[in-house]
Amino acid sequence: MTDLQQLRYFAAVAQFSHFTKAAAALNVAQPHVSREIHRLERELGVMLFERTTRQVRLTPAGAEFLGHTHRIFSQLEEGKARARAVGDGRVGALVAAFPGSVTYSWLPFLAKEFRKRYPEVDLVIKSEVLTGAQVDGMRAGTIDVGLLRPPVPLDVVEVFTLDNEPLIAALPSAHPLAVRARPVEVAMLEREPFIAYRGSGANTTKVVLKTCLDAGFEPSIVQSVADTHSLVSLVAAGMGVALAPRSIYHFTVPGVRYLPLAEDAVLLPLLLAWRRDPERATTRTFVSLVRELSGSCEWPGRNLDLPWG
Amino acid sequence: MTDLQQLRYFAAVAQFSHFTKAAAALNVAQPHVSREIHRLERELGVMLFERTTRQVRLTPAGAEFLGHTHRIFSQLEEGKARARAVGDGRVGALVAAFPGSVTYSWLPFLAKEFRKRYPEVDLVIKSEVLTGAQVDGMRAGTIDVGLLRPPVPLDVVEVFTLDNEPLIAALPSAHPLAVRARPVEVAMLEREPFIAYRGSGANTTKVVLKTCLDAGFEPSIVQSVADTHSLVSLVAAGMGVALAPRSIYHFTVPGVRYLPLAEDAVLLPLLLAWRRDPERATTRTFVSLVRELSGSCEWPGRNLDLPWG
DNA sequence: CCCGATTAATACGTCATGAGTATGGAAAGC
DNA sequence: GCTTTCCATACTCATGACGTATTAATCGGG
Repeated sequence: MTDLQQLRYFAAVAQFSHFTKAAAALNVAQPHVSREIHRLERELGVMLFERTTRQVRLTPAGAEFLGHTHRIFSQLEEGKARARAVGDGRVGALVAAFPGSVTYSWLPFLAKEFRKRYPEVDLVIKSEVLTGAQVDGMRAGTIDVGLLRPPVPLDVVEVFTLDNEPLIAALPSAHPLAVRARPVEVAMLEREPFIAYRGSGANTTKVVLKTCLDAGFEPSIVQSVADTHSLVSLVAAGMGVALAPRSIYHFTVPGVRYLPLAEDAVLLPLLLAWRRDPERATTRTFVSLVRELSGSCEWPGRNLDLPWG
Repeated sequence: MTDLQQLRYFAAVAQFSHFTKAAAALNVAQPHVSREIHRLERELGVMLFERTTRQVRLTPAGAEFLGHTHRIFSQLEEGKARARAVGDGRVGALVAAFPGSVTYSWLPFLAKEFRKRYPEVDLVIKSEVLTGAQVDGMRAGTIDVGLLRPPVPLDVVEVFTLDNEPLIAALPSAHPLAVRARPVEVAMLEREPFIAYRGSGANTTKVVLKTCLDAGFEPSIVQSVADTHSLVSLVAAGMGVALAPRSIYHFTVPGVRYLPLAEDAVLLPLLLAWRRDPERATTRTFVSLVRELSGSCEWPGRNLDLPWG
């Protein structure tokens, strides 16, 4: 059975046209090279070299075979290199999910940085995915990594905290509180109709409810939505008000005004989560890039202060 | 060091997604397969399979590497096949030389038959090559096989007799002997100006001279030529007459008439000759095809009788 | 023309490693 | 909880990869 060693010997003898020199280059004794070349020739049923004691030359069949030999080695080298690259996540595919609230902040920031550093990873972005759908996706293996709001089942995913965001109020521009342009006390929203997220694992809504209850009322939710674009546009349409994480400040839509809350409200964590079990190499790559970037000055968590401070 | 055996094991395990089945298919014990895969993984520094006791699955890195593995094997198989093909002369290159006289008979016949049978051999034809130049070419290695007129040095080439041709006379159409349209007695050409080949190893000319001397005169050669086209066109121009092997009958040129000789003249052998020492595989192919064709009814040596019998 | 130099091939011995058997251990199914 | 399945580990052995010594063949130089 042919093995690569024989091909290495063959390539070396072909290169030097000299058994002794080839043997030296291969760090083996000359007779061994002779024997292996003979073995290869017997296997092929063809002479690969014309040899006299004075000179060695490839036969036409040998020349033909040499080309294939080189291609074999380059395939092997390339295969090793690419397998290693895939193995440590420089090359491959990654499915990342994001909640709607970060569509104009964390999503473009992370996508851009990741692409810059790992251009050979095929990054697939799923946007407007609530925590529940993300956990399901990770369990099913269709999502590798995602940004989401706690709580999450820690047996399925592992997490890293990116930020802790206060809630802000989104009001129709014409609303008296918006015109006032001062921080909003939650209690002032008691009579307002609310727009809120709904869906399995819409964890933001739970925090909104808690905030209102802390302020002494239960909000009346006039409309539920599954994505942030809808939430904001309904507010713009004057249908109601909303409380949402600070990130949505970047949804600049005419007819909507964002205001901070007057009280130190509950902080809503934004987590990076990734699938535990069949952990993809690109996942590790992504996570460690995020860890590294968390020291950067571009980090969205530090640059999202509302303009009035 | 990676060897092909490991890659075979890897491909088999990947194919079956099962170590035990792969081992059975490879006719080796299962633990050996485990060890070799481990060895390969250590060499690459990457896990190739995700394995539990219940299922084995390629990792992304393994999938990447598998593609390269398959390409390696197909390169190897193709290389073996092509080396064998080159080795026994089904594929390759062949330089064949022909004397001018056979340009319209043996040359197209052999070229066509050879191409039909061995389309993958790149046949290079050199035409109008006199014996001397052929022998030089074979000595230098620039010609592999050729048709020529004896004598040849048998230490350099090996030969096979294709045909023994009588000489015929080529006369200007207006010449009295041509008008007569009867076989020509050589002695009748005594006063004629002759056109003849010249050059190292223009062996035909030696036979022409001998024929004339046998008829009792030494021909006066008014013009020497190096190729048959010139010979015939000079005769057509009325510059003289020529004696040449029967094959030239196929040079149909206006103004030239061919006539057989009345006497049983010296027969001029046409030999297939081929280089002895660094014998190319395609040479053997060509020679054995010619040997085989020599039994065929298309064989030019049998179908070149002049029309008057 | 013979001698020494060069280089591939052959003969033979040794040890590393390729491959077998026996066993362990983890996960899944009844 | 027991059995089954299947990959990993431990240990052993024989094959063959490789080394050393030598031969055979060819070429150049005196």
